[in-house]
Amino acid sequence: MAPSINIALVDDHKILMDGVESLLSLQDGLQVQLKCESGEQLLQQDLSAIDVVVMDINMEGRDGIQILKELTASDCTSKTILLSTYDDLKLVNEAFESGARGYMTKSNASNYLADAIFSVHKGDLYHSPDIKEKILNRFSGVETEEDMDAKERAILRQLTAREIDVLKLISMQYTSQEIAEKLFIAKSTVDTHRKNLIQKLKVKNVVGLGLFAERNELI
Amino acid sequence: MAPSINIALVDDHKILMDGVESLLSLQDGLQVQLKCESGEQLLQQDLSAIDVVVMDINMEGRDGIQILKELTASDCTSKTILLSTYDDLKLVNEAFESGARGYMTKSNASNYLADAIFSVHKGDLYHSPDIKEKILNRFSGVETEEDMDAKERAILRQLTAREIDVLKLISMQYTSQEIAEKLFIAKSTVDTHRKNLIQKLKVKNVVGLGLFAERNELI
DNA sequence: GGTATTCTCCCCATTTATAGGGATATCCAA
DNA sequence: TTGGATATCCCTATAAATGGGGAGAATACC
Repeated sequence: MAPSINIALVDDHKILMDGVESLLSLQDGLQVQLKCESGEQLLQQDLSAIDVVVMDINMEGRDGIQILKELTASDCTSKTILLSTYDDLKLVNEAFESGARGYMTKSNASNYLADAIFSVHKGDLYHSPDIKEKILNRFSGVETEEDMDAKERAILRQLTAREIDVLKLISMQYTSQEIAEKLFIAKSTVDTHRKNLIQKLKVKNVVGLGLFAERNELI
Repeated sequence: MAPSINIALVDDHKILMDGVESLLSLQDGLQVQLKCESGEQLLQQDLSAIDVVVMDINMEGRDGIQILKELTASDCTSKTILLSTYDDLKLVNEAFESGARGYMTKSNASNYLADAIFSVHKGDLYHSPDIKEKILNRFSGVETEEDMDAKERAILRQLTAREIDVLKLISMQYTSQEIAEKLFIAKSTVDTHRKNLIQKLKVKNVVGLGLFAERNELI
């Protein structure tokens, strides 16, 4: 009989960690050896006997990805599966670039975590089913949110300093007249900037300008 | 020997629900009778045999507080404990006003959920330890960002369904005329809703409405 | 039955925003 | 020095939004 796979769990929500432990205990060949309520705690442990680390991404303090990077930088040989609430491909990408061997959404974890652990222990990379589906869909012509963000950042760089001034103030819910007074220019100038902004950012109206500013952290 | 306390679990993250079930099964006198992956599902069930409902607040679709309100409005006699990631006192307050008998943070749930269930079943109100501590410290702090967000969420719940419809469409950069056509109502009605939204959300104009919708993930 | 809420629609008046067009001055780089 | 980009300002005209007010119908609650 093959020896058990030794597992470490890392999550700042103890309830979830205990739940995962209960689930894994039902599975032959899996053995939870270590539970940590923070990434810092994990880094202080001797992981030489740990085969697979299952870690939540979203944690207080340093998050799972930061911890994983440090783990990867060290000589640790454990394989890491990251758990996340989000099926965000950008996050998935970042996870694997940071050295993850598996990425699992919480909504899939209950049914597939054991599979994932066996997979990464064999040396495979593992994506949970909903992530796999999302990756497949990305090539079916639908523009994803992440691409949008990149596009938005590109457009943002094309704006002039003055346009960004006006954009910020519009997004702070000021009228053209008020913005004119704040910037010591004519209302007509503000109108022109707004007009050009709407064109450049390909939005329909000031609401779109506000959303753009919010998403790009201008306000 | 006293009969078991019958429990219903409600959470859209199955993994967490399974974890809670595993934990509770270790405890004598507790019996998980029902598991629902949404509040809507819970409302469709016959709860006459259920003593205690343990429900996550943060769920897709209608959240735990909305569901609880409907439950309270019905003739259901089950006691409800709300589970939340946040130790937000405003949220706690809202939970109890909505008819909750217990409020439990996820970070405390692992150690105290069974206690909480026994407490509320006896007829007591239950606050998890970290909440109790925060209530004691409530006079020592400034307003945090989380409180702000909670404020917005509270306002959001005060909006009517129709107002949210209009808010979404405004935030998607449609004009009143376009919204009227989409909703098969008069432009003047849309104007009225917009007017009320600006007042309720305490913003200056449509830009503010868009920002609110974006921050609260309505779009 | 009375009260309150919500949704619906309308009136009015005023302010703002949108969408074209064009114009001038500056500054920088090809 | 010529052209391009930027910032400034103006004109006309229409569409949309804002801020008051009121009011009827349906619904639910007490």
